[in-house]
Amino acid sequence: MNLPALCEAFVLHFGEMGSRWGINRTVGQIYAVLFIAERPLCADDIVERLGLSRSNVSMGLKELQSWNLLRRRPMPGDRREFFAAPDDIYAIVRTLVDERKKREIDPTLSVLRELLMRTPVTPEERHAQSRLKDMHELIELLTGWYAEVQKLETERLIQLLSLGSKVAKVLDIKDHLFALPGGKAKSKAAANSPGA
Amino acid sequence: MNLPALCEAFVLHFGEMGSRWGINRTVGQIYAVLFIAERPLCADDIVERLGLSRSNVSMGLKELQSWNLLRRRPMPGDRREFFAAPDDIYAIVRTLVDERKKREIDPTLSVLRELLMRTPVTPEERHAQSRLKDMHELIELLTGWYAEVQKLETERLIQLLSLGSKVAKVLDIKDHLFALPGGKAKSKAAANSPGA
DNA sequence: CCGAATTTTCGGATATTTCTGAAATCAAGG
DNA sequence: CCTTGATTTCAGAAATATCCGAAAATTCGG
Repeated sequence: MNLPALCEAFVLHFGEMGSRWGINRTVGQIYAVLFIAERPLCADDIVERLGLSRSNVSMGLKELQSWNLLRRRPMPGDRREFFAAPDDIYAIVRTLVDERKKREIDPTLSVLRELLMRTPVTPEERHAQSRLKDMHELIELLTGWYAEVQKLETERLIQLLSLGSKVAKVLDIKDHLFALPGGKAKSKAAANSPGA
Repeated sequence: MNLPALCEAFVLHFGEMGSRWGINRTVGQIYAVLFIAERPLCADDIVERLGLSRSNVSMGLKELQSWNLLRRRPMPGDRREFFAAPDDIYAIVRTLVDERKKREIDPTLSVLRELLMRTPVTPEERHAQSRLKDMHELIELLTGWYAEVQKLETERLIQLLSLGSKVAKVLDIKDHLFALPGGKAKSKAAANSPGA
């Protein structure tokens, strides 16, 4: 691996991590190299740095492109294709989450919905369906939240994340400020939470 | 596969999904079966339902236990070990996230920290370090947020998730209510160094 | 302690994934 | 069009991961 020690260590770790996610080691390494590179790289640059076969790099780049994780950066006077990782790391994470959602969560949701439509025959199936319903509701809740949060600009998002659970406190304040008449009936949901 | 059609469809899909995460297909299927089962199951029950070898199931269960995803449910008068997935699906997700964090994020953080301590020699290394710093900060932000949110009870969490980005609106209100003098200067500083 | 029931370990068979080099395809300049 | 350089495809080799059955270890009731 033809890289300074610092870079090599990062690339190796990142490849290893990648292999624990659906991404394979090589693709992870390729992305790591692009992520820390000072300038856009072409396939040959990557071959040189990682010592992989040319075709393997080509496959890896194709895979990364299919995840929308690369920016094409044509270099004037050079016919080869150059790529770079987006500068904005938040953009990278957003893309990553979007793609995983599209590939894994969405198909799961549609399977769950389909299974929930079926009429259970045995008690066993009835019980299975009720579990599936729980799962479906949870996923809907999470994806709904994510869709909302995805809309925020990065600045706002950081602000929100920094707050952490303190947001819950803000909610308390809001609850008090806008306490509604008939609050008792309304606060049925809150009945279980001692925080009320 | 010795299961009602509904269950089989779910188990197959779940196994497939599992294989896209670090979990292997079989382990995914085993968990799916346990997740929708009406009662705790022993290894033989699983062998019967999935048609796997006894030893493979044993491995799978061991793996799932190492993820803290199973509850042991001893059956009086039966020497075999019975397992069930937790009833509370929120608990399952929390455990899953915790474990992935422990296995993937935490080691990454410590690698990043180590690399950021080193003194860069070349400009190339200097640039790599600045990228690594960005990544480190982002991960810290996310894990910090998660640690906070993890503390909330499920009720509260649901409430918060349901709000989605509307929370940002609540923040606006808060900002207006407690508008600080010199707010402009302050918000600039906050953007660069959240820890200040 | 012994022995039956159960679980785990482990070597190697099987299946899957990854990787390569050669050949095919593509694209731009002459 | 043809040449040259770049990229992609593809079939099989190499490397990994998964899975099984047999044997070893463990556990618990006598």
